Amino acid sequence: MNKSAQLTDKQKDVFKFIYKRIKQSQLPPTVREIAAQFGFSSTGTVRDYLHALVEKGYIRVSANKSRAIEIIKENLFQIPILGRVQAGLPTLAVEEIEGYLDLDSLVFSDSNTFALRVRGDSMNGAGIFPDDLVLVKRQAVAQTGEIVVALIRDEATVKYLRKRGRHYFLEPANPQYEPIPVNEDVVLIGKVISVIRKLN
Amino acid sequence: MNKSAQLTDKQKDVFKFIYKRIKQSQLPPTVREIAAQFGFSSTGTVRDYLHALVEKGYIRVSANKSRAIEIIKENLFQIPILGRVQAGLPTLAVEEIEGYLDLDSLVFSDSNTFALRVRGDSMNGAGIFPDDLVLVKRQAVAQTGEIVVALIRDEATVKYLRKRGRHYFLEPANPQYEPIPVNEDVVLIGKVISVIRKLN
DNA sequence: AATGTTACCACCCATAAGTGTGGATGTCAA
DNA sequence: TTGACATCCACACTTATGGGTGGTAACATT
Repeated sequence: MNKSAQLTDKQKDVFKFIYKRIKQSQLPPTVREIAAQFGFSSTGTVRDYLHALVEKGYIRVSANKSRAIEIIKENLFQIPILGRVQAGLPTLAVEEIEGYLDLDSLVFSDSNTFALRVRGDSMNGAGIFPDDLVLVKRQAVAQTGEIVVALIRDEATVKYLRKRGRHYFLEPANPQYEPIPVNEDVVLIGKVISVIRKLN
Repeated sequence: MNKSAQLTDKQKDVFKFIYKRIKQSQLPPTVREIAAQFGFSSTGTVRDYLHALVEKGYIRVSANKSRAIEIIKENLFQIPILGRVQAGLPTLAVEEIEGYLDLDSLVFSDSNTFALRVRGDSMNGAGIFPDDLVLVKRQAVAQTGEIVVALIRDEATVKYLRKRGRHYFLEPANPQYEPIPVNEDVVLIGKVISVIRKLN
């Protein structure tokens, strides 16, 4: 297991294909499917590639099992988070990489997560704008201070959950709107775990 | 495809097993693995189950392909975007699904995309807060009105690119800060294509 | 000059795995 | 009581699939 082993461009292509297949279709490719993808006429070629990927610690394969390819290194397709950007682009200064944006945790979260398109500007103050997407984790309870999604008579709203005295309120982050008391008309759906805005 | 078809208890067990295997190990089981799991001595039994699950719309199988069992309904790479949320949770009303949040382009984006941790509150007005992550597509030119990342003497800032008269400015979205004229000290790095905020 | 790595090939083989045939038994509703 | 359906079986067949052997060629490193 060569730790510092880097992949060649072609090996990276093969790995990318396998990675994508596993993540997207949940069905790892067979050696022949890989061969077809890249135009290899021999399965032996693919075996060589798989062997290289195993050696370099990117995948694991089980002997004599069809499609038994596991991804070991996940980092490759994560997006580096830069804490600071320096001159000397376009190469990233590795030292500046603060971590990796793990989109897997967003994309491959369980089925209790969904995205909701935001309507209205009642949460402007929290940086949640109309047409933003909020990722919602479905749960029946939430803590005060969290941003939650609640149903008010079949209407979904995104608000802060706050407590005043003994009563709970759904509070907007825009002073133009009024807090809404939590009563039997209000059904908590879940809490907002992420905000995503796509521009352009 | 019988839509209202409900699963029997045993069929549910088989489905659960397949579901778990796909979710957990990323490797769908073979018919013989399913047989082994439930103690069936014939692969034909498994075929009957798979057939039932297909008929009832729970899975999809490809002919003559090993392990080619797909779970229907859930696209793991996409998160459903709900335009409206209705009562009757926890099942999602399919009719309300507005589309799918496609993070594929992010996960497999080329190396010219990176994430930048935002510092300071100069873009509060645009819903970009401190500690937010902005996804940046590296490019040397941008259009006015776009949110860009620029280097000002080795310091990275996120600002609007605006034009006033014949001059370009980097404009904050917070009136407490002053616009910065674009001159030779300013290097455009790229434009912001997405804003991501993780809560909790 | 020797060695190692990468990047391919053809060909073959054993077995893993999906599918087909033809049953058997039991349940439940028409 | 007929028929549809669910739940099993044995056994055979076909195809899919991983792996082996033994090459060739280019290229960089030692």
